[in-house]
Amino acid sequence: MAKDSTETRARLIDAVGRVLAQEGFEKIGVNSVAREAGVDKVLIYRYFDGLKGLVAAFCSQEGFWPSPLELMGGDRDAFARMPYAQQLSEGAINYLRAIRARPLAQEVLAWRFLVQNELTTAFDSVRMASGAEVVNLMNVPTGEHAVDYQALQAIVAAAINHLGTRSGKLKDFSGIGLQDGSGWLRIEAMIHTIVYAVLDEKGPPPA
Amino acid sequence: MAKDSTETRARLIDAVGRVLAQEGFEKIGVNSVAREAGVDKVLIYRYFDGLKGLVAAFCSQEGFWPSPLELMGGDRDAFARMPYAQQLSEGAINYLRAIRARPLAQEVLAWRFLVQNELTTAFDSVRMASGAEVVNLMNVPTGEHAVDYQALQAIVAAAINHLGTRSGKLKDFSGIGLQDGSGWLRIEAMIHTIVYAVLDEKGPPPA
DNA sequence: GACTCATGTCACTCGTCGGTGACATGCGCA
DNA sequence: TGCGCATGTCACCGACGAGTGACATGAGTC
Repeated sequence: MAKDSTETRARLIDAVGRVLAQEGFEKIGVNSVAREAGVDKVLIYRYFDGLKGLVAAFCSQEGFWPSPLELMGGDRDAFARMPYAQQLSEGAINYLRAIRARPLAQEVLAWRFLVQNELTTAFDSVRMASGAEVVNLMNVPTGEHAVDYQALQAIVAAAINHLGTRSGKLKDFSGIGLQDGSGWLRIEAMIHTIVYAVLDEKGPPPA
Repeated sequence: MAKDSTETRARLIDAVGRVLAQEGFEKIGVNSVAREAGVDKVLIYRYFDGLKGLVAAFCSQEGFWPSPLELMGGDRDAFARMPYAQQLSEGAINYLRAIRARPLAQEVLAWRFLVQNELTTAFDSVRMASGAEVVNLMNVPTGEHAVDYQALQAIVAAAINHLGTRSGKLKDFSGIGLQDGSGWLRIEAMIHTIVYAVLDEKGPPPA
């Protein structure tokens, strides 16, 4: 035999994605993944030093998480020049769209929010770094203001985390249908409305 | 023996709460609960028709979920007379406080958001009914308005769900410390700000 | 006393889990 | 040709999960 081991590694990584999509995060284990990959489970230990390493490799795949550039809308310089309200509104909406477009990342993220174990901690660093890079480019107004920017960001981010991570399973939330795009457009419009209303600025019309 | 079976039932229900508090929702099983209760697991099947029934009984305990009255702030008539902005703002804040005050309900709710299985569906009806009762009393403005009330409610509720269900484990969110009360006050104030800013009304000063 | 029945204990099956050691195979190299 | 090593297969272990059937005990009833 002695095939190419890189193919076996790829088969295992792909199998993680299939188990994640079909069975969910909680069903991920050395037995189920190896079975799905058609490969002996001992190779998970040999090539990835256990399930933790395999999941980390899976989540490190190109494009698995939204890139900072994607959250900025594709143009880093343009984002850096935006006023704060526009940065927050568009960044939040881009974040929501990015999560909605990634069902597997939704699943992982949802579990990361709920439990913190050796599996979920494997990819925290990647996620954190990505978010921090965007936040660091935000032109948060300085000086004394009446607006609690951190609190505003926290609420917007929390709402998106909840809606985004559940978007794959959620048909309806608070009377808004989320199966087609129209419901999500209403959510996005309201994010825009909230940000500009709280910051008391006249913004560009919603995209 | 032939003791009183109601005591055994109570021991089992209490054991669910202890396992939930100490080990988390995922560790709840017939073996762990029976061991914690100091009782044979076969009694779970005999008295509650399985784990599902036991968990349903646990979640049906008085005060486990916030009551509609609690979400309304304790005075149903006063709530019914409030303008919509005040209803939404105060109702949302009451909801957040109610969840924060119930670590076990947080745990159950968080799992209900993530997975939908025979365990979590057991108590959906109770939860749904409670929320609907409050929503039905809301004086949503009629006629044509520019404000998408459903979307506003959805975002506020989503943010509270995310922050509330994680409040027990979360030390910090978006730079806001959530261990003492001051961070939560900022969150509550921002909920108030958002609601009144979007609805473009002058509200009472934040409590 | 004899019977019924609820209560509770015990032992067991069967499946899955994470993890490990032994072994077969085949490639590259001396 | 023979050696080392990476690759891959197989069988097994102990632990724990849900669920079930058999049996002991004791209280109330006729």
